[in-house]
Amino acid sequence: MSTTYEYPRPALTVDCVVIGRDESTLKLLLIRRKLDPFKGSWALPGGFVRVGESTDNAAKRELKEEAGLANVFLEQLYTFSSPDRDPREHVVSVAYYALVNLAGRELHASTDAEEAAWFELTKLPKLAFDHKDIVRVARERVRAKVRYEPIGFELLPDKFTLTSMQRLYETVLETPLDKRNFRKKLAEMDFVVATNEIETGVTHRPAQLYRFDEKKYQALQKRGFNFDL
Amino acid sequence: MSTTYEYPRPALTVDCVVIGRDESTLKLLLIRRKLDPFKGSWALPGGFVRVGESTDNAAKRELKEEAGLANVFLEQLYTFSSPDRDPREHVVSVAYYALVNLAGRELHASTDAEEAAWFELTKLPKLAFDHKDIVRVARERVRAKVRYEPIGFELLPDKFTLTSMQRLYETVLETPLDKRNFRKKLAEMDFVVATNEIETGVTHRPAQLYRFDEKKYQALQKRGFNFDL
DNA sequence: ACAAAAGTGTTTTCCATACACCCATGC
DNA sequence: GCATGGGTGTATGGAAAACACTTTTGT
Repeated sequence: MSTTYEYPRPALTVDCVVIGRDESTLKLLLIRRKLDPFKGSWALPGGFVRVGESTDNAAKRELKEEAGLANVFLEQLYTFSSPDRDPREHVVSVAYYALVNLAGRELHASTDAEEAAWFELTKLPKLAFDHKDIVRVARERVRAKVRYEPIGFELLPDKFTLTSMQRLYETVLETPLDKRNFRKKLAEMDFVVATNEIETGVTHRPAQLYRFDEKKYQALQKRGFNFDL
Repeated sequence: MSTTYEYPRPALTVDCVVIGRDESTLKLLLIRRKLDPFKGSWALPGGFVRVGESTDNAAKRELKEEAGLANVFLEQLYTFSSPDRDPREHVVSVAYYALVNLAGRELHASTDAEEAAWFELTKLPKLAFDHKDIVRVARERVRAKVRYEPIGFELLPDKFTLTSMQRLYETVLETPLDKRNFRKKLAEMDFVVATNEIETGVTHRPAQLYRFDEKKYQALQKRGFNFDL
């Protein structure tokens, strides 16, 4: 099987920057390459875009195939197109970033038995291709976006304590936040609602658990409300 | 001449949303298509990405070829990849947006003699492909970005009056602004500097001309300053 | 009783907003 | 002298920031 075109075309791939939160550290999902180029190196999950498939769907498919991940927050990041980013030939890659809550989530065995692992975002190994650049852009994007869109909740479990949320924001923004001011702002956001449950398994006073009410948020959103933290 | 690949590939194009300012209206550069599909329709300037060429360079090349534009602000917008966005086959397009100051700039004849014209952004004709969507995304991007990055200056001449700048912001943001507050903020921005020239050819008191000092801006930028209007 | 984190209000500072009149120029 | 836009300052309100102690629970 092969296909012929009148003019040569760059190859088209997707690459996914999958960011997970575990306790108060952020992690990145990497796949060890089993083929050249960069055989044995760690790389972002991704692969070729098929004809007839949107890049969004290609990214979803690759996440499912390579990491067993589905139904995660996934958004287009940027398209990387330098002709020498792949030593074989000109490969244009549409990069995506995904946010997942790691707590309690097992890293599924990849269907094609590739080796996958989570690395601390601050301690990454050398990466294949220009994946280091892609990760940098993703981190910048998340850092900027977490302040004006409620994407932080994607990294938290359904029910979370306000302190864990604060830790997350401190990690992403790389700055300490004031507890009372942080909670004051959240208290004004009617879509962050207290459940009637409390934290368990801690050796001190257990905290109230909260959840993000997506529907209430959407409703406010339509009335012109803007998330801001 | 033709090229054969083991697997089929989507075609890859770039499309450019070129926004220009003329007086206090925003305009969009469109090209009339002389080939099917959508022969005779208005469409964004753009074309196929060549192997060995980054999409940035492809966008620059198309702007030069189709509209005689060079050295304009150009930034990647988003990648559109729906398999049915082009009726012929699966064509993935990396969209860019450009900002240009129209005053005094002649629309150069396109090298391949295509028909090009500027349309008011608020009165666009029917567009080919999904170009209407691309334009919408570009407008949203510009509207958001103009507030926290100094891209507004790209639409202004080198020397401009504060009133013309205010009109521009009012047009982009689609909201009236207070003259004194607007000027107060600009006065605090040391990179917006008064020249020793004044407006000419007006029938009333001529306004002071200002310019954007890119170098001063870059310097402040590095010291953690953030543009905000 | 003590260790550990949860939870809670007030004061101060600063920035955003609202607002109206005199000035310089061309005709 | 009049029409036209150019240019200027102050007062108010509200949000952001700074800040420390009491409460609850487990051991």
